[in-house]
Amino acid sequence: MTKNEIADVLAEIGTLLELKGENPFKIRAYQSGARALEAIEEDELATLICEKRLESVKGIGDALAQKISELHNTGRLEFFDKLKASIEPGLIKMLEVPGLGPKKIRALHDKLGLVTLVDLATACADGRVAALAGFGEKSQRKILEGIRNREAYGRRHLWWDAHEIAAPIVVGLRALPQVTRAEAAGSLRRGLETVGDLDFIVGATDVVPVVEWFVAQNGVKEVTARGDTKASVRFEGGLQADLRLVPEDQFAFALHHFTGSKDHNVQMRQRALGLGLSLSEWGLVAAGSDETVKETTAQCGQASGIRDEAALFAALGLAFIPPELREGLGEIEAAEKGELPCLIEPGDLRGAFHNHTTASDGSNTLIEMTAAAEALGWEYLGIADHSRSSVQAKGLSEERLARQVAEIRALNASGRFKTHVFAGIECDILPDGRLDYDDGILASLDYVVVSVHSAFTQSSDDMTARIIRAIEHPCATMLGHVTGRLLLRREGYRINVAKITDAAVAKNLVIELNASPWRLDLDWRHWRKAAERGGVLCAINPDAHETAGLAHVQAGINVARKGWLTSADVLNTRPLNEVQAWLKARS
DNA sequence: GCCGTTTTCGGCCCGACTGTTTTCAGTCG
Repeated sequence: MTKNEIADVLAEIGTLLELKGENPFKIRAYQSGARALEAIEEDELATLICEKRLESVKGIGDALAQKISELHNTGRLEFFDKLKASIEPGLIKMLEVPGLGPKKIRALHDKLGLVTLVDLATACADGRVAALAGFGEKSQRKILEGIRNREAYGRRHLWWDAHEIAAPIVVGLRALPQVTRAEAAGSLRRGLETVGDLDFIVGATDVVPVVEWFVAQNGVKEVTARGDTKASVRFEGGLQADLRLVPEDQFAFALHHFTGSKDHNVQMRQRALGLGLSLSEWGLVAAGSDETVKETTAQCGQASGIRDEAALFAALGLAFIPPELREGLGEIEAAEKGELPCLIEPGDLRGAFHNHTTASDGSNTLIEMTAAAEALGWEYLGIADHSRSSVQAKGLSEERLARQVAEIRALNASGRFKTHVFAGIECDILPDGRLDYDDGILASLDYVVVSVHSAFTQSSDDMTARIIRAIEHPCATMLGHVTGRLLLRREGYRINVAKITDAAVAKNLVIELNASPWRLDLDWRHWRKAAERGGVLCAINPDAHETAGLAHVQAGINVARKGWLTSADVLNTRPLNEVQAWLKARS
């Protein structure tokens, strides 16, 4: 069983134990064990199991190590099978209904004998749920609505889509006269590839006009809560957004708290406790204080002079931790030791390599794409249209490719644009690992991006060998969208990422960070490992199929930052002359 | 079930909100 499959089993065990009413700390142990597993490499897992060192991973103890080993070696776990058999699968689905947690679900099951969502909907319609102790008319109505809207509500959203809704709201909030500060928090601020809902933290002198403005936003379908400190709305498409209004002196604490992640917050609070302090979204107070929390912390916020997150981290003896790193994966330890990386910034990019034009499946011409790159201030733009085997994407024949190369050379010579254009190709890696053109053709290009676009279902060993064969081709310059995943739509093909990155490093080959909002591939969880191995070189490429797509590099920057990458790790932060020299030296 | 500068047991982050209740349990983030 693969690492991610094992992590899924652990997480599911956590859910099942929740429904059983188990000790919440045991449940958390399974959940954090699953996350700890996700953060290690496939190969590393095999080694750890083989050498019986799994327990050295933080969050994995004796019991989890044993279960993980059993799953890894046999693909089965008796404990899990028995647990699963003891719980109606419909009860797990009920957890997706807002307002229903394990306790209420158990009550519904034990007292009304409900086992499926259909049963539950019927019982709501009959009025049986409202008659139950602890439930009422309102709960019943909410449950019924929740079941109906479950699909839209439960869905996550691409970071880019959420960003496009959130960005104008932040701008609008800041423009209100009553607002002193406004930020988007949550997974959006952490730059996570998908976002569950939006959180806006606002410092304001007067809350009513701010709430009024917020609930009147374009696209708001429903106002689900509206109070003095909080308002919630739901947009068309299901995305929920919370507005939280806080006094100015609590802003930093609220922003930090609602930025998360949960794991990061838990660790921060533990750290505070270790220093005799108690941290919450309201402030930082002496631990064990019995006084009214809100008053005390409000005073403390003022007295401590903690006005921003940097001061909050400093109060706990830490360097400022950028939001993207706040995943509870060692950032606090690194901040304590002053070992946080100097992360890449959006302004560091000077161009990108993997973009399409109307020659293959893009919707803008070479001229239009170049003009757009120039408008962004890019020093260079790489064109890498599809190769001949990608028939569905109008892949270029040898003749058409030769014509495009000539066109690009002529454009550069004309001096029409300040932006230099590189002539590349996104060359298919054929099912056996060969490339899609003869060497002579490939050698005539400035660079070659090699990507998999076919035969996705090969075994992990075959796919890994196929990609490594392509990487080792002397003309290959970079590896495109490494796993081929499409977020919320399709899993990536099965590969051994560690083997592939090692092969790339050995060949001085660039690994693409495909910044298309649907891909964000390679995933951030792998980049940190890859960077730690040393020598890996990244290129953040938008894989733009239209001029507007060039802006997607922003999403790629998020992932690079989440992967602890610095600008030195990324080829397209280098100026044109250095990139030209690098490409020349490689050819 | 995990963990350890209170270390092998006894903790484990913390508070708001909602709906149901007359003082609180459950859910959520």
